[in-house]
Amino acid sequence: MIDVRLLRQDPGGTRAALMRRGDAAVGEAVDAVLELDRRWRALVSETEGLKAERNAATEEVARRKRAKEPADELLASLKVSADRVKGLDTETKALEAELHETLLRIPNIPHPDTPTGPAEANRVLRACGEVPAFAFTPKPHWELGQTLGILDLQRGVKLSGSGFPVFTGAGARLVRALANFMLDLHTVTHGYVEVSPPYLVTRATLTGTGQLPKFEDDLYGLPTDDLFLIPTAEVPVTNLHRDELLEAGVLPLAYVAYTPCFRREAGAAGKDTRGLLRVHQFDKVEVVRLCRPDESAGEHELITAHAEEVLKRLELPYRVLELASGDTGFSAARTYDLEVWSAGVGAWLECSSASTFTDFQARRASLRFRPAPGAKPEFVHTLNASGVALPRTIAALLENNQAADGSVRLPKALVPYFGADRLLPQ
RNA sequence: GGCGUGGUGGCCGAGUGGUUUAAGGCAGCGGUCUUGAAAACCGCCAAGGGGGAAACUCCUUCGUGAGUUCGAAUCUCACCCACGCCGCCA
Repeated sequence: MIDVRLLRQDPGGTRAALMRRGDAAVGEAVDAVLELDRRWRALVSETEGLKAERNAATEEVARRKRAKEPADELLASLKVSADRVKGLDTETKALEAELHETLLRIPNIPHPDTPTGPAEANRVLRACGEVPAFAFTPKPHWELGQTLGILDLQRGVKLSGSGFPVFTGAGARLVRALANFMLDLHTVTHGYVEVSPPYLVTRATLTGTGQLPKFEDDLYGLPTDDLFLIPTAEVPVTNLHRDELLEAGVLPLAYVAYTPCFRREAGAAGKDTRGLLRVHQFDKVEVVRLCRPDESAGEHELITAHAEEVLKRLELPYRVLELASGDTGFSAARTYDLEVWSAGVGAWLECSSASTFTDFQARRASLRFRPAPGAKPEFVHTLNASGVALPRTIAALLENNQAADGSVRLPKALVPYFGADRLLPQ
């Protein structure tokens, strides 16, 4: 949630910054907020003046009662003003609710350094690793997965529909090996605290990180209990300290969680969704950091480096993109995407997104800290990065490391976790 | 699912209609004392919001929402959550 006061102080500049996202509806929402805020403040002033009068008169009644003096004529006039206060209060609350609801649908302000424009304006910051060359035509992972006997897409369809892959045998073991490898890297080497959170969360939790109220259609929901399956561990983990006031000394907080993620991904199937490219359920290791506002720029580089380290150790060629204003997610101010090269599909696949949310999520979730003993509480800054998502990483591992005989070499870092250095056709 | 108990500031905890402008304690901050520290003692110390250049001032908040009342932490109703016991269960 953006700060209403910022909108008040600099409506033109804030509006212009938000318009860089290229969404005309945002401008309308901003205008609506400005108008609602103006009306709300006028109403609050009026109501509060009346309340101050009422409270003073109420105190006078109490004084007279104690002194056993008559207060009947005062009580009669109070009855009238009490009704007016009640009416104004109802009006104020309705306006406040509308203002809040509108504000919740306004995205974060893009960082000034993000390129302006749609996804085409994304900027490649750097590339790392060698794109492999093949003496034969490399196969896509859905073919390799089948010949290796580790990926069963058809039976997944039988169980749950398309987009629910089944990993079997060495495939299931590979999933487990990758998860353990990443968790060990982030906990032991990078110093994150491991969290195993709930996979079902409330509306309040999803509102805290920004998925609700605007993106309910992207989520799997359980209407009976009004709970939702998490689309990412970011949601439960960022909300761990919701409605808390943290001591400055505990920051930065660093958490890592391995969870399944559930996304409806409404839209037609096609070549972008084949195999493991876009699925409704997938596993992901996620790193989350909460820090002081003055640390967040450095923390963003750090969390990105932590995600990159996973790909380096897996010996996967990747590149880092800075997302343009129009491609940056609703809650994020600035995002770096990590894209891994996948030789079989011949494309860069997004396998991590490292974002800083400034105080946008902290404001929604009331994540605060006290900068110094006795000082006013401030909002923390939140950040997260996938470290990393499994399916596309598996696709890249299979496709980049395939041999002509259909076998697949595994990177050294994974061998102790997997227990072998090759996957062999069945 | 049934019955019961409870939800109060950063934390603990008192408080059954009007000096509660929420007692007291812990933590924190400042001071006295001390070579320094500790202890002891004294003082300060909730959050959110409106108005104001500022000093300041006003409003709201005791799980959430509605109600009774001139006035609600306190009374009424609904809901949520936690804990305990019973039932069911990996």
